[in-house]
Amino acid sequence: MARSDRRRPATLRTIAQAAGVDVSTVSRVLNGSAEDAQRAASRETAEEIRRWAARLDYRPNPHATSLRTRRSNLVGVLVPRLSDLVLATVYEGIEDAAARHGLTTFVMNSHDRPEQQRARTELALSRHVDGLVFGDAHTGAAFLDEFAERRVPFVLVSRHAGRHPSVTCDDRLGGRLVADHFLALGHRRVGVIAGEPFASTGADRTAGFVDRYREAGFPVPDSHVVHCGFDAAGGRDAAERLLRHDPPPTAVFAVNDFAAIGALGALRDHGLRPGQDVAVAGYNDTPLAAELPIPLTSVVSPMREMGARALDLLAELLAGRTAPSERLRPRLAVRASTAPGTVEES
Amino acid sequence: MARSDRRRPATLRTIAQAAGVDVSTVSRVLNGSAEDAQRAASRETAEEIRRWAARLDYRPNPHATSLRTRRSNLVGVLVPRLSDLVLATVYEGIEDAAARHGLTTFVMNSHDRPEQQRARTELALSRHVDGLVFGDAHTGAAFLDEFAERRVPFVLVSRHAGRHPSVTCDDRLGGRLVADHFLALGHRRVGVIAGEPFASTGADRTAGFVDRYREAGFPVPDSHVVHCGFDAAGGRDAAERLLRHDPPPTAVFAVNDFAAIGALGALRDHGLRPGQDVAVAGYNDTPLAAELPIPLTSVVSPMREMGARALDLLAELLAGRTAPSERLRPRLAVRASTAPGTVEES
DNA sequence: TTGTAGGCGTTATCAG
DNA sequence: CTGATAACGCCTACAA
Repeated sequence: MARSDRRRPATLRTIAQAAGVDVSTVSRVLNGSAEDAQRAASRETAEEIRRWAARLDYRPNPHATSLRTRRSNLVGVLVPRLSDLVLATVYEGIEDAAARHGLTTFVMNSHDRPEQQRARTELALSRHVDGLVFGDAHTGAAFLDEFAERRVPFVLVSRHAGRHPSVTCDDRLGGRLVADHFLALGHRRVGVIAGEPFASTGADRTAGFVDRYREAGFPVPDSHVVHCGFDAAGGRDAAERLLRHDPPPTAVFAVNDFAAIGALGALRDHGLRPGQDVAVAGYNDTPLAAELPIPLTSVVSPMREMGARALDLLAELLAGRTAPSERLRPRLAVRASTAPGTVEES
Repeated sequence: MARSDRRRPATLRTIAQAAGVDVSTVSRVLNGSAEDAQRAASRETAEEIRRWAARLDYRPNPHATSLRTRRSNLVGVLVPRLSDLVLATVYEGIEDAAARHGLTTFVMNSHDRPEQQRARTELALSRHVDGLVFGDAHTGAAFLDEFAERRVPFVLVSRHAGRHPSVTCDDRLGGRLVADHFLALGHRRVGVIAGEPFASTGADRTAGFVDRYREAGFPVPDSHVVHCGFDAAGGRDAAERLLRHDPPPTAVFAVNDFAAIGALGALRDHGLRPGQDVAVAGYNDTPLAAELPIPLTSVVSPMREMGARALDLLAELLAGRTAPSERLRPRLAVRASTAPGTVEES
């Protein structure tokens, strides 16, 4: 209570006065990029200044710095929706890495809608971000190509598009891993719950899976590849459609764990036992997957790492350097939903 | 390609020169708080200025504005972890509302760890935020009380603590709703998967449930209230512990949908059929709940709205006004996990 | 209705 | 090694 009411924060000037030196000296000491610190001021004045800074709880005013240096250290991040666990996890990685680079990030949801992508990007630009991370790239859309012309550094994460720099999971490989597994189990009639057609994630996972089956001599008919939203409701609908086929598939690959969970529900409604009657595999190995009543076989993708690497990549671009796109390696976690009796893992 | 390379953004001065007027005139027109716009400049000059602003793609430099006005329009948001769907959804609400208020928000994860709460809060302060939203309040912890002395406006969301302004769900009521439902179904021997003890959400939901059972004449013994993490793994462990009782409970209330899903798994491992042998209810009505193989009865809490209202409340505080805390009303969605054969809803 | 001047806090340049 | 000085872009008395 007695505390003084929210007084003005300390500035360089405050400290300069307190320490009896010039502002620029204080600035040099406090900027202290290690080397400068040495020859910025005499040992003792430097110490004196640092002491005052600490005592006065000095924090450099980032707005002043940004104004002066024309660098905001701000990064805008666009995701379809943060309530999608996958992107939320990716963002955690982004946030971590950003902190390491001294950058601040803010996220926005685009709901995978082009006009919102544009609007949110403009919003970010109006905040004068130094760069952007797009987690919601649509393949074949003009937006990113147009945006690239503005010369604002950006990277894609999770999904790739065109030749824009990106950090993704090797989704084709992920799809192949599932196909290998299904083939080994003897499944010949399979279906794919393929996600949104505009997302490279779903498309690549599907392509990898379908390719492998074609190579094995069991091409997957188009009718057995069903698009849907990346959530449980979408997965349920898609599974319903797959089950209308006669005979129905004996194994289903959902390109997303939540869609897989929806599919599990649909199967059950049809009196089919997942794992026994129909194998089901998902993608991303959500923490939930292993804990489901019937543990879900899923492709493990390094979501956090993907986010972190994406931000590292952006940091390179911001530093004026260049760096190549990355594709991170997935692996398969086998569980009871495809191999009953399995205790875990591969 | 031919495009000019990332040229300097337009400033007030740029526009002033183009339009042949003074900077301050431009400023007045473009600030345009409706009233000012009227008497700021003659109709035509005003139009002329706006045209130039548009043509030059002018965006006010927020750093300059912040520096000048001592207002950053930045809000820091602290959550336990963004990969928790509940908080991610709450944050979506926050973000929406923030955009409406012209505020920018950035989230950070505290992992519910006190030292991280402190560190992240300091980080936010060093960004010179105007205010904060805490989604990770711990009841009984000293941190918030101490922080309040710094006179930086803040609100709590999802969890409450002390008398700090907050927007929460009426979690006691939520717990009661479940108890009412269980009692109506004839359950006398019940268990609670209670979440983390330091979170008011878990504590209140548990308290409401336990109170109602005590009133009904069937007090819930302490041994039947098990604490755990708010996720599937935590729920599974807790359920395992509940099932060691002999006889085991006939109904289990998990204060969180993910914990409930973990419990579902544990039940199944014990050869029990959720919904038939043991009733299970969750909390928050995650989109997943309705789509599970056995649809989950759950308390519907207005997560997005909670976030939005929290930010509205903060905006009031930032404007120097005061406003009361809010408790939003939950309702129960009854599904097959407690009432087999149920098609949906209440 | 329009213009002038000064400063928000920091950094960079130039002299001493 | 240190100090003065200007400028980043915007806002706002105050003056004309």
